[in-house]
Amino acid sequence: MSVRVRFAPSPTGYLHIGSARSALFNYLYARNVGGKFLLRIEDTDLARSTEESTRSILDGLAWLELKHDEEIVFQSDNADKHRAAAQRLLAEGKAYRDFTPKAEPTDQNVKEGIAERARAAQGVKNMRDNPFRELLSEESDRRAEAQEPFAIRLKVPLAGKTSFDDKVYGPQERNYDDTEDLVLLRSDGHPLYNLAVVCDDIEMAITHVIRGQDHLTNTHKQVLIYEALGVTPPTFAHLPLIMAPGKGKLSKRKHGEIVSLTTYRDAGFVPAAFRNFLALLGWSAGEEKEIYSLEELIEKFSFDGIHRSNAIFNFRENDPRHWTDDKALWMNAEYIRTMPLAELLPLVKAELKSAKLWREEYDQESIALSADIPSTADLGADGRPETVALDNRQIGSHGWYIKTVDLIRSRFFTLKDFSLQGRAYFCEDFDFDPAAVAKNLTKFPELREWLPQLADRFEAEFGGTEMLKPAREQGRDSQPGQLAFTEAYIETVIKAFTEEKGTKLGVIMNGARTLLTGVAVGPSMLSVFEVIGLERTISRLRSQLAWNQ
RNA sequence: GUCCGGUUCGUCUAGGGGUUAGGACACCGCCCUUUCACGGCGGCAACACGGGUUCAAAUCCCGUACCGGAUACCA
Repeated sequence: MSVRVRFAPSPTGYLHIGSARSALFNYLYARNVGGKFLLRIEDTDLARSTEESTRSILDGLAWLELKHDEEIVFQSDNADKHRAAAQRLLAEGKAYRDFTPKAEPTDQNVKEGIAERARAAQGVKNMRDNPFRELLSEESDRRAEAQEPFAIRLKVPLAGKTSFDDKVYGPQERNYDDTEDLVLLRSDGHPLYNLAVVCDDIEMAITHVIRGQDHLTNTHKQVLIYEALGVTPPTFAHLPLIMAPGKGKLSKRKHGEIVSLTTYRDAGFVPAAFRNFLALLGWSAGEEKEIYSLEELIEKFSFDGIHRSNAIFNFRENDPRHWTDDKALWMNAEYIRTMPLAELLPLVKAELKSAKLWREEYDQESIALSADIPSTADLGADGRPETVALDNRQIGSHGWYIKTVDLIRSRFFTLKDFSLQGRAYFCEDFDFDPAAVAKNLTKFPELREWLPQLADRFEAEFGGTEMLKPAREQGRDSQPGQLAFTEAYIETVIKAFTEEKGTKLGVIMNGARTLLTGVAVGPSMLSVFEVIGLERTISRLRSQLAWNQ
């Protein structure tokens, strides 16, 4: 029988990163064994389910590139089937009507109420003493006919135990005594979770149920329902939970947006990077390796590699530098600087577009790229690209935009950096970091004279008719008697200039860096000059903006 | 309370009778360097505790502690 797994979220909010990981593991397993990965939206909680939430779940899965097979199943569409199943169990004497009036919900903390009630009931009551359990069927029918409200409960056998062999946690057993006669159908006719799940999993012919460990005890109840229904239960595999620092529950209420998958999309994460990170939270291939492509994850995935202990999603509140798990951040940076340029470019494009920094002409450059620069994608034995950046020779035939992205990506952590830290490369309207101005400019007042002089020098050495053209259209070859604005020549000119002024190279370079890019950090200054281009270099060196702020 | 599960550096983890207990992130130092990263080298840092079994226990067994999950006419 071919494997069929499902991801079954309830649409009551954003997609939690823990759920996203469940989806990922289901997906990896399905692909690993050539099975199907199905999606079911468990929208039976009418009050809490929203369409918006369903949308966000779908968006999240799409972002992680976890494509599901077959049509999405909406659990609410199957309510009639769930009711029929309950009726059938009732007719077969495997369930009974419970006419006990529904308890008024205590509006306080639900969890606490449950624990409290369980504690109180301890010893005074066993799980099987419901007075309606053995009610004569004639009597039961009569009261039902008289419109008396009732819930349908499963009649859990008196002696014995449920057992199943969890693929992660091993053999599991639970005495029937420890399981109450669970409600299948509410008195308003609404089917409850455990019944709905079992019916749908049967209907969808699910072979492997892979879900969070918080369902471990539900599984015993579900096994009971399978048995009552006369269906062999699927294989179960429960996943360790993802906890907050301190081992508390990772919840939106307490931790906010950090638990939502969309946060990572919006914060400039590369989908493949976050997916890679999630895969390694609670699972390991048993080797000393961190970076896995989706294909590798699929190939290496197995239940044996899944941990039994919960994993902490580590982050420090109120610390922008460590706002989310350090390893996720590191991994994202790793992907940004090493992934094939052809795959990075569309992500950068989306970022620049949303920051209104995108120009259509960049597209012209990107089109031919995919076939043209595979060299960065060559993976070494450890799965990392062997060449980190393109060298000048490789990039020479490509245009300004690609060269710039490749140049600046090496020190970025998120895609956002392309429009934030990288803003000065793409437009004239950028800010000056006061700390950078203080460190690199105002500390050396002479620069206020020198940098405009450097601009003059550039103009004299590199200028001429070419000045009228945008820098990025200049050819690399120099006109007769005129130097091209390229690293080697720029270096010569700057070194001579520095010597004349009797100062250190760093003073000029860093001053120019701040004037040209607004910040104190960035790539080699020679390549920055080249990429910014002669025209913009000259005008920015002459600008008094930074000095006057 | 009861049932179930878990416990290796701060975090993610490898290892499952004999290891100087390995790697990654984070942190610190040095090198590289016009800056910041990257990279290279090095450092800090862990088998929850107590018994047992064994020539030998982080590893197997039993307890304890702590943590987590479940215990709904929620999902």
